[in-house]
Amino acid sequence: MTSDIAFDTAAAPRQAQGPSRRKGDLDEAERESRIYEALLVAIVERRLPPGAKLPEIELAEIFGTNRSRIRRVLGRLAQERMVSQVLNRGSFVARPTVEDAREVFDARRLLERSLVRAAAERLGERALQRLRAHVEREREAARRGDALARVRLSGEFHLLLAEVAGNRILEDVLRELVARSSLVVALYEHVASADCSHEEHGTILDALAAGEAGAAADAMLHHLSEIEERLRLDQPEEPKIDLRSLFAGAR
Amino acid sequence: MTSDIAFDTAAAPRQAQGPSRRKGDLDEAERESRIYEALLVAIVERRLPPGAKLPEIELAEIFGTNRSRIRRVLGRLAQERMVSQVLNRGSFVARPTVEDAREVFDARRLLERSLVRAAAERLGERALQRLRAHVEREREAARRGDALARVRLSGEFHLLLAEVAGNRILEDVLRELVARSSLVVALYEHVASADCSHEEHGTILDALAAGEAGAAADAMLHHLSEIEERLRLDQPEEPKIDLRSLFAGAR
DNA sequence: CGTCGTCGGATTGTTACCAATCTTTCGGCG
DNA sequence: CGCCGAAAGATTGGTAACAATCCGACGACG
Repeated sequence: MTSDIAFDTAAAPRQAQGPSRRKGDLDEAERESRIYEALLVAIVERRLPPGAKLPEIELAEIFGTNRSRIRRVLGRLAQERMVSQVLNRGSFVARPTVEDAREVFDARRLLERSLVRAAAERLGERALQRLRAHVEREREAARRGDALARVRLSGEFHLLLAEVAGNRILEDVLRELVARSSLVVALYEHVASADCSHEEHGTILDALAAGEAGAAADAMLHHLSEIEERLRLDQPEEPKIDLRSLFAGAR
Repeated sequence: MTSDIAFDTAAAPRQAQGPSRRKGDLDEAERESRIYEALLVAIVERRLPPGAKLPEIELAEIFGTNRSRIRRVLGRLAQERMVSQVLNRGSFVARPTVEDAREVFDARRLLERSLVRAAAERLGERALQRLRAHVEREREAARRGDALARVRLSGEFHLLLAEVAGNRILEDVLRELVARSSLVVALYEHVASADCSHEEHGTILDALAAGEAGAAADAMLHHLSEIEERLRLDQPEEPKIDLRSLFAGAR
């Protein structure tokens, strides 16, 4: 047996194969993405709260598929830190620690400050209109008290900015961070804070429209810090006595 | 059958279970990580060049395991864009497009500029010494002409800076970007460029040590752009004639 | 009455097998 | 001689059964 791995570079596909699919026959990979998104949306919208168990068989039945596919989807979500997997126990909606929460917001501040500046440079009339329309939809959702839509639109505003910035890699990174933010907010939000700051997006947009990139970046930083400060990240989050290290060397 | 998913939050584990393992019995998850890292290192070090096929059975034999585990590892690498998977054809070491390459470096510039500034704020004596020692090891590798060590150490310098910056999330993001950079360099490097810029890390470090965060950030930007400019990203990369769209409507 | 130990049920993780798809080789034909 | 077509081989993708592990309940004992 040859113990070497094939090096026939020429035989490798140059790129992910093109769209050679017929009209209505959504292929298997597509179906898997649907399941992935359905789960992700359910988590982000808190219909699946942090800590909820995600049994493979039950999910397979719900989505009309088999366990192995569910398993792949859960693995993907686990890699994105949306679910945590425990050996021989299964998958659960993730419960970010306080430290995780801080790092998520730190990361977002660092990332989005620069993304806003990048978006400011590339901002065209088309993009500006999309942003305006989006903020208007946010206002409308707020007016009619649709909390679910507000949360979803609020996240999408940030993603829209990242899209304008024009780097898909960072857009994907931010997508993960926004999703994780939902978990953090779900875990640590003050009950009495549900509806503030719904005009900060408008402030950011105004600064962008005025061509003031620095002001827009500052507004973004302020906005993210506002969200974070509305959380209760100072609680001990559980005594968490480590008996093992406490009795280390005593055996 | 209850179509609802269990909501027993209380039953969920608070965190990934602690290290409750005995001395020498590295568990299954650990073995899987080993395989993952072995593959990743082989790709980064170009022993597995872009486009190389990664047959599941062969890898399973090599690592003394079964196909399903290899399959999981390949899936993880695919999610990180280190390998590309084609339905019914298998997994290949990824071949980033020219556009991918540009976005990788754009993302790194945006990210690392801020990371350097963050590192400057948190820079202690301990971290400074680690950085100095690291750059010294880079110089040594350069002196003895050890190209492999230089490439590895060069990547690790950036990761070390990210570690100093103190955000594990962004550290992980950068780890992926650095790994993808290796693929990009492997694909688009000028043959006659193999050894330049090995003192730019020193420049960055000096600026940091002098407390000049802005200069350090600028040096980082310059450094990354140097690497990118040494690539051939202006080639057509393949005519890529799309016959399908070319003859659309002609059937 | 509380605690520890044991057993049963349920869920996850693994393995082996089969089906589907793609590549390659071989043969025929122009 | 080269090109097209078909069958064989190889590899991947999916399914189902089995093994291992964990949780909860029950009962015994202190």
